[in-house]
Amino acid sequence: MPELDGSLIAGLPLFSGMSKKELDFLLCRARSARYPKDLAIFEQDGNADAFFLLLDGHIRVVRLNEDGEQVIARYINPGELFGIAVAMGRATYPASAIAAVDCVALAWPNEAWPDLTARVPQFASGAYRTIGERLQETQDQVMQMSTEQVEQRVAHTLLRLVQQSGRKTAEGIEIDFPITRQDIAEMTGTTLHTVSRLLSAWEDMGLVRGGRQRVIVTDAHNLMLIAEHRRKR
Amino acid sequence: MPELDGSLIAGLPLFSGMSKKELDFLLCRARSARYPKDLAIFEQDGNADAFFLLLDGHIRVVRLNEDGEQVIARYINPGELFGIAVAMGRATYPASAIAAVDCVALAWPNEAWPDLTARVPQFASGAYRTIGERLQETQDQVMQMSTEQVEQRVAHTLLRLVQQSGRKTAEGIEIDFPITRQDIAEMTGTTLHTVSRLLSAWEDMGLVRGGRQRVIVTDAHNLMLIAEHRRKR
DNA sequence: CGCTGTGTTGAATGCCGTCAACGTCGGTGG
DNA sequence: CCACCGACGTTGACGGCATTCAACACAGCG
Repeated sequence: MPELDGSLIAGLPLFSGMSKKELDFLLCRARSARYPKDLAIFEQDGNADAFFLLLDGHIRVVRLNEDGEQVIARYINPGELFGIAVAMGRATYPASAIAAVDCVALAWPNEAWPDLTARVPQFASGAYRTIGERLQETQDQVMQMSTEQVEQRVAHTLLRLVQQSGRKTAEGIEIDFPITRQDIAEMTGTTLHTVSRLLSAWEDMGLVRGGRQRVIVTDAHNLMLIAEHRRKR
Repeated sequence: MPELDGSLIAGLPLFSGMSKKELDFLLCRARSARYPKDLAIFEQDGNADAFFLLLDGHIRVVRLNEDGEQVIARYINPGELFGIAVAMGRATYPASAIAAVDCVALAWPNEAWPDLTARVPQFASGAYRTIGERLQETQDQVMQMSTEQVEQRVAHTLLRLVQQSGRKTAEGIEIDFPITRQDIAEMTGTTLHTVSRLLSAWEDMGLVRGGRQRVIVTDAHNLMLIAEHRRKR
């Protein structure tokens, strides 16, 4: 009998179709941990010695260049794997993972990877599929940065955030974690000034509502028009 | 005895440390094919039914968006895998692969993947490592597009191309396949006009030499200064 | 109550995309 | 052989979008 209960993860897509036995096998090799807001769960270029499954919270994946400039590669949502360097045969993490809010995650030591994948091959294929999706998303991002204006990129990014991490409120869909203008700028390759201007304009148009480290999309439909339409107005 | 000889691939990093038996097992499941210049070996969103190893030539991996704009995700060099959608659990190819010159490649049907990875696990890990490297490279590209000016991006791209696909000549290192200004623009997220202007300027400075669909880097050191230095001159 | 992190807004600069015109190369067919 | 044509490349002029610089406002916190 593992310390962690199978119901923790049984509902997640990654684990669909697994037997109780397999779930227990996975869980009894994992440890659960709580990570307070702003903690670096692991650091870029640090020795990769574990991989993780986010149970609750939101995690910011950040890449830093040699000049100290940083970009946000993605946000991790509950139910997603992260830090799976071992699946790519990497010895170090390619980015840092920062808790955007208080988080709970399962952690497996890398040494468990061969056993886990041998005993539960669906777990391995889930991990590889995750990596494939991230590669695709990252390539989509390159294409967006090549072909779209800043305005469209920011709009697309907001729509993706509310779609992946949105929470319904009375006024619209709110991004479920604190996010600054600077953060959005680092996701879209622009400056916080430009993001602030765009959000202010959209607020005047009634598409979004802002607040300190808060963004609520109140009119996703019209925001999508801005995101798609090449020339607006 | 397979039709294809083990010496074809024995020297490649992907296959280092494999026994003759394992190499033969891999080879006897593959078919070798020749792809003439400009042929699409597979198409974006097409049904992924095979994966490939490039033996000779150069392949352009191209992503197209709904507006018909395209970006070049990467070039594949001899010895590299491509089209390995099956390793990411994908049913379709995320991009098109175009022969930049006449090419020779091995092709395995996707159905062979389970057998191959079961019998030669090092082959699977090589594929997963390849995917990991491409994810990292793509994320590096996002960071470059976020933090660097066009001039630096083009310089970095040229340096990477000559490093990965360069051929020594009397005048410098030449990119070993035909590449247009438009191609370079599609790799860097700019226009052929800007690329042309930059190459002309660099030619005046003695850093590169150009020709129709040809680029020779004659002074990699000073080109690197342009690539690295934030503000040049 | 000051300090730090966050957000807003105006003004000016400049990079680079867009538009336009022309030049050049190489292959093809008469 | 040579004229033609399309693909590729070059260069100038112009303008707009977004960054940069600057100043200020506001919130939360010790």
